[in-house]
Amino acid sequence: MSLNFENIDAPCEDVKSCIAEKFRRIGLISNEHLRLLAKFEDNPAEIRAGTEILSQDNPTNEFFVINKGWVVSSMKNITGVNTVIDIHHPGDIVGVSQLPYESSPYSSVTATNCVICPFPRNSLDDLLKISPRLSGMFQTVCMIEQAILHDRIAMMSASEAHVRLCHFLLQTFSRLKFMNSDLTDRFYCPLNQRTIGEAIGVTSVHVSRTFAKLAEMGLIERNRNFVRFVDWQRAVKFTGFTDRYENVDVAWLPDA
Amino acid sequence: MSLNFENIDAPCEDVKSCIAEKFRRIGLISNEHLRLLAKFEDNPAEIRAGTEILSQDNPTNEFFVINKGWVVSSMKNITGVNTVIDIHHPGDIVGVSQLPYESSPYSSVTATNCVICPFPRNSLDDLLKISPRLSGMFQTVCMIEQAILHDRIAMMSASEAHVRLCHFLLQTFSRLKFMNSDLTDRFYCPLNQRTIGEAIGVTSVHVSRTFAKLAEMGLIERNRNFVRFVDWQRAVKFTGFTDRYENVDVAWLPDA
DNA sequence: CGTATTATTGAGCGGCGTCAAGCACAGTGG
DNA sequence: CCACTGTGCTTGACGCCGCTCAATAATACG
Repeated sequence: MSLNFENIDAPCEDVKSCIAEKFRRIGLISNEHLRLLAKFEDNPAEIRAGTEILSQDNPTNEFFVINKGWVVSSMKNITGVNTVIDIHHPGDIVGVSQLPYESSPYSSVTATNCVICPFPRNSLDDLLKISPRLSGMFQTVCMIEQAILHDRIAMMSASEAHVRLCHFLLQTFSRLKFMNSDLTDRFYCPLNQRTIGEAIGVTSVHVSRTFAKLAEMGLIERNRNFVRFVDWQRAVKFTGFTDRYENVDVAWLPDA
Repeated sequence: MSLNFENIDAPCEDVKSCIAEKFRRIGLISNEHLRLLAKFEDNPAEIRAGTEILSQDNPTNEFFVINKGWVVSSMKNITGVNTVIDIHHPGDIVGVSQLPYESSPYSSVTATNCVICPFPRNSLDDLLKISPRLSGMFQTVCMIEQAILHDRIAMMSASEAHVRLCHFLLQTFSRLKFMNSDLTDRFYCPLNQRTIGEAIGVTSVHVSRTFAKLAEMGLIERNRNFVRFVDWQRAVKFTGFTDRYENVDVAWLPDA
């Protein structure tokens, strides 16, 4: 199989602030607020793939906005099994759900070389103080995240491996596409099959078999770390996927 | 086996507002803010068990504070399988994660006779406008929810049925206990085994076997719908359970 | 080019689903 | 007081999806 994939892992274009860009794509936001959001990315740092930026059960006072690259958050359970909780892309904030806890419930590791922007806990209460609207938008972003978690739970509990994998790929792609409209039907997935397995709840061995099955079924094509959706609509119907970044309603937000 | 269980399904004591009580238990909050929160419960309504108060894929502009009883939220997937997304108790808000969407991603059904207090979407932006601190506390509650979802995903993907069930029981109990300090080691569980199965991702048949196994292992005792933890500490270690309502840190919140 | 990591493929097995029958209990009506 | 009915729980038989163990191939990297 010789597909012609160019590298389309384009990060958030060289805009100054990815988080501002993300908020802008979610709903109406003033230029002033965009400038305030951009401050979260005042201290960019280049980080190697495989670096742990948050450590499970260890205290932190730092959060991170991702500017470039992929970050994987996972929890190790009592039997030593790792589970991927979330995958973060440019514009995402890593560590938000750790906000009410002194120690992080999970670890976050860079899956690729990244540019990340650490900021202190206090900055978040600044955000709350700026305006009710911005505060509500922050809330909205968290609720979108939560809807995605709900979908994942529904998948985990009630589907076979090939449905889960396909859903995971759709999910991942649509998150990338939200920030990068250039994407059409294919993307670069830097995650290895062990990590994908930890995300969908199967072993790496079975991920391999399952990828083969999806290809056989004519839903995807693979080449190295590239994945292409052969028939997006069919895949969506097959898995019951809903894009939680679409049809976001921010009309309820306060005006200022 | 003849255990002597009295009915200890005490709801939020006849305090006017369960949600105010919940926030009070999470962190320092002024009396003025408590009064404002209490307004969410201005319109209590008695509802029969089995009533659908939110319907998947249907638009709503109403949210609900639970004053008494249990509410179960679940999603039906493409193959018709139902999955329990969340279980709500007195003081919880049903529908928060539906906030950014016109149509609800899930259905919510009363599992017992309930007292619930509907309120309109607008009330939530009022909450954001009252004060950054209150807004942050609301955020905190959502993040606790999120941490619990993370735990559930970790359980679903990487544990056998008996570990999942035990974890689910610990989880449920600790949520009840948070609002009802009288609870010691047992609680009334109004959910049938089909619903429990939908929550932990196994069939009702297997829930039955798994309950039997946990009893055999000496971790729990059962009598009708009552569950008693024989050895809480052992159960906690066995499942790696963390109580996300404990050690909540609200020090980062703005002062007002 | 040598070594480490990752992906593929096969064989065997076990946990859990499915199907189905039997039991316990509550509510209803005679 | 007892048949009738419905709902939920229990238990057995059997099969399949996905795990484990293990060997080999492919790829990345120094």
